[in-house]
Amino acid sequence: MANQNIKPTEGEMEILQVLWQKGNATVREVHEALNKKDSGYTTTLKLMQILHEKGMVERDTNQKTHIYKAIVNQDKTEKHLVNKMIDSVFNGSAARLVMQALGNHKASADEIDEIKKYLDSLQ
Amino acid sequence: MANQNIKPTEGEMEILQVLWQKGNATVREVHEALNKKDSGYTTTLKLMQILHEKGMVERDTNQKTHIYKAIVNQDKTEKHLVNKMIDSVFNGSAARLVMQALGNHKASADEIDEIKKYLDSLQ
DNA sequence: CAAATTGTACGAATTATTTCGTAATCAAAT
DNA sequence: ATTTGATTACGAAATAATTCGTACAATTTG
Repeated sequence: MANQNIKPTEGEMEILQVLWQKGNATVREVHEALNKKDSGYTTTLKLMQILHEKGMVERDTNQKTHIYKAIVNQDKTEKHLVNKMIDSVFNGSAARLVMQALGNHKASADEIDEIKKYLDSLQ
Repeated sequence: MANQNIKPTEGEMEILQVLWQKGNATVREVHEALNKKDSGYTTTLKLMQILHEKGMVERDTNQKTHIYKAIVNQDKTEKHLVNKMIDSVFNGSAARLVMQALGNHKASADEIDEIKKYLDSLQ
């Protein structure tokens, strides 16, 4: 199994995001999905090439236009980043993060119900 | 009001963390609280000086040993970082972040109760 | 086929971040 | 008062991350 480097930078993360959502994508598709006004096509390309170097994405180079695909696991990557934040920002308290996230982004009633159900399932 | 720069780096965040917890602290106190094996005292010092330059901490230089204190708001800073993560990692869904955080760090039963209470108070 | 368009490769410049060496300063101890 | 130890200041090196210019290759269009 490839070297599952699990430390994407913020820019890399945005790209992975798109790839996870789309499954497969060309550089142009990703670039347009990101809709970055402040950086050009080659910047996106370079980042995707770096992701490839780091073994976080694979690509099909059979055609001229390469098709990229994430190979790092979305769940693992998310867990890793969340853990890092819990440690470095919330002193190890998942609960603090959760409350900050909720007080914050004003989750909808539906979302809140969903979370409650989830909490019940944990106990 | 000072220029509330609200974009601490990861290293800066660790220091703010300690300052928020302690209220006031010297460089040495912070450095020891962090217990970094891989970087020296002057690195911590430098980061704290940068935090000062950026207007995120203030310091009392009356004594030889300076006393530092965070002046950025903990809640605001946390909210900012959480928001960033919700956007860049969870596609705008606070609920996804919450579940990832809980499935993850195995919050204690007490923590879960606390979160439930909090959720009730939101509705 | 020639020109225009679209894509990737590559290297380099830029910027941000982290780290540390060293000098200067101050305080305490002898 | 001299030495010793601890501290801050400063600058520079090392590393990481982002951005882009330009060259080259392939494809499409006229």
